[in-house]
Amino acid sequence: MPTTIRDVARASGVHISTVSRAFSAPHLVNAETRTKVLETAEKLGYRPNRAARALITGRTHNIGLIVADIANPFFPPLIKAAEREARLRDYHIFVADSNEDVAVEEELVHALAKQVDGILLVSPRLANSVIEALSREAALVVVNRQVPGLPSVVMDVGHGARAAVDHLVGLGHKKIGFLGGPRGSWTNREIRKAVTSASQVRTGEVEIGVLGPNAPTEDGGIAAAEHVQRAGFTAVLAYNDLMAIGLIEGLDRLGVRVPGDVSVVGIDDIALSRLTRPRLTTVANPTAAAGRAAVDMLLQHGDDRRTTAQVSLATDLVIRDSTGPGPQGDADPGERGTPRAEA
Amino acid sequence: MPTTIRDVARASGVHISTVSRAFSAPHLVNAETRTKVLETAEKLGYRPNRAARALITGRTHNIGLIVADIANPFFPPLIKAAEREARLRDYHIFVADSNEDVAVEEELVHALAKQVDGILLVSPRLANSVIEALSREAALVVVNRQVPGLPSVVMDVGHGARAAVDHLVGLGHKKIGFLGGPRGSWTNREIRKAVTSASQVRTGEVEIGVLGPNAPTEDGGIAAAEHVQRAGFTAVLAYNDLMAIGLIEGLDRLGVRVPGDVSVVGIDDIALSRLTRPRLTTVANPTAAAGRAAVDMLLQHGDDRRTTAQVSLATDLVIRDSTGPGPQGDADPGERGTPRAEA
DNA sequence: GGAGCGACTGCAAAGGTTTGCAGTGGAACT
DNA sequence: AGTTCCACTGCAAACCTTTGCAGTCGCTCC
Repeated sequence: MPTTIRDVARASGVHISTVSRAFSAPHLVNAETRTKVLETAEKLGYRPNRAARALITGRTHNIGLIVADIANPFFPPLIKAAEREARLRDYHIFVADSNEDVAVEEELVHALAKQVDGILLVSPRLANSVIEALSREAALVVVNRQVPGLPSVVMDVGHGARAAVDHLVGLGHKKIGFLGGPRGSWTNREIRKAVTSASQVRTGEVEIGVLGPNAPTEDGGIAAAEHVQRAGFTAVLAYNDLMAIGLIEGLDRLGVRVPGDVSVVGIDDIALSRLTRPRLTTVANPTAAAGRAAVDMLLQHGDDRRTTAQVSLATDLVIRDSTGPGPQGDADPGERGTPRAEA
Repeated sequence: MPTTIRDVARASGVHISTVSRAFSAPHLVNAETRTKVLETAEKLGYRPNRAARALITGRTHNIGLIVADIANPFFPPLIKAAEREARLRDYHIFVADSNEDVAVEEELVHALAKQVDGILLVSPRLANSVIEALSREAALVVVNRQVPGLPSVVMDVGHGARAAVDHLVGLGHKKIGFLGGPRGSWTNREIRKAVTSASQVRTGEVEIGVLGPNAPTEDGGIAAAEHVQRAGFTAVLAYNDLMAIGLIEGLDRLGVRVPGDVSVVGIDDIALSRLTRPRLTTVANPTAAAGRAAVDMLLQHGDDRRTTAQVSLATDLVIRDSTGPGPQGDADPGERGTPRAEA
């Protein structure tokens, strides 16, 4: 029923191989013949059958994209950017949701491997060794994590976290908490490393305490409010914006005001963080750029196989209303870091 | 390089057709033979090649899902639910983003048609006639819209909108505005119809004014604040939560307080609406259920072809903090409708 | 004891496309 | 004029599965 290459061939009086070449190897066919073929193809509404093409070429022109939770506001901008970038190159994207489950994550790679040219593993929680093993089954690009020997795209959260600490120290805070994320998160480790090794900490200028692990959700933030209060932090950097927002809510319930009593900084800059009250000071992650970059890497290293480049994208501190002067209340907020201003 | 059915056949000493049947028609092969085949298949890590299977059976076991904007918080829960439902039945989902562009929307259907068993068109903006034409190219299920002759899943926003009006009238509001969404939106028409034909309007008890069309975004809401103020509404129902949140922001900038001066009701109940201040009173749309139902319809009507059922899912008013007493200030908030309470 | 049946398995075609190879015709070169 | 080359096109195999048909074998039934 659907038009095939054969129909086009018959209708334009050439052999099917000529039709095939008119599409996939234009320089091998006479210009005149080619336009005629393309015209009839157009007229008949012919679209090449990708399954057949994949069968013989081994390339599906599909990409798999595996995330832990589509509904987590961190991911959609990344998915959107990746999809767009892929489609510009005539690729389509399978989106799969592991539902935060490591076993599902692994199974998804198996399931997708045969029908894609490569897979984008976003924020995977699997062990390095497992990921490495999986990479023999399908070309992988890891996003938001680094795995030895595999191409990856990460955002330099360490830098952003240090900028956040600079900002807080500049505001006069001396007792800062890091509200940690889930166990096994690469990002979480990076932030913690960056924060606990910040120069101000080493000089004893400020003290940093780590709380966690916590669920990387609003509820996780709410639940942590009590611990934050008890620990006596005057400023907190949260693993992500959702937790930061939850924390603000939780503190509010305890009668602690943000930024009056405690300053809160998030990470990610999800769309939401501009809409809450107070608007959230946060480390902006270039998720869209990461999505594009990941697709780029996957498709280019399809050719020269085994590119293991590790791309790191810059992050940026966005100062809004959830951070304010520390206990002394007289510090100059602009003295450190190179924060981005925002209207 | 990858293991094929042939490798399994050789390794287990049977013909390839037996291996094939061991997977796709178990009752046709001896139980003993079958387990042996499955075992060797497992050992060799064999996964059937979907492209080859699709080529001969004509079924790809893939589904296309086209939305206007993945990053719009309305969609991810729907996508997530659809993906899950699909995978439970061994289907995979192509997600595509039309970027609010009608032409892209149409092109995506063409592009996907050949490599999927059906397409979920979510909130399409295309003309009925075009959609109908497209349905000859691929099995379609329309979500969030009704198209004559096509299966669809909608949420009964009309009911929710009326409940919202009831709620507002119960609070003593007499001059209510509807902040309309984008031109061409089916949902928008439904809400407007429901609202302007509400019984209280017909009896002259309240007056309803329509503003719009507006961009269905936060900015659209912000921009509309001035018009709302000028029109003198004491309560506003917005096309969606994003606009409602924007409107609250815009009103705030004008010194108008919500819910003190003006009450605002959203539609959708996106995750965000629980996190803003004030928390948003809104019509909860069962987007996850809609995603599941749409996949259901698509896959079941794959068999008995041409089911054109139109499913309508119930909506629900969720009362939070963005609505309060009207000008008189003495009305009983609970007197009308059957709103859902929330902690 | 021969026919018939049932359970199982093998054979081979088919599905739409790509691609190495061979063939054609004409132009350029010797 | 004969050779070589080039641009183009046709031929047919191959990719991996599924599936209708036919074959084998051991039973049951009359």
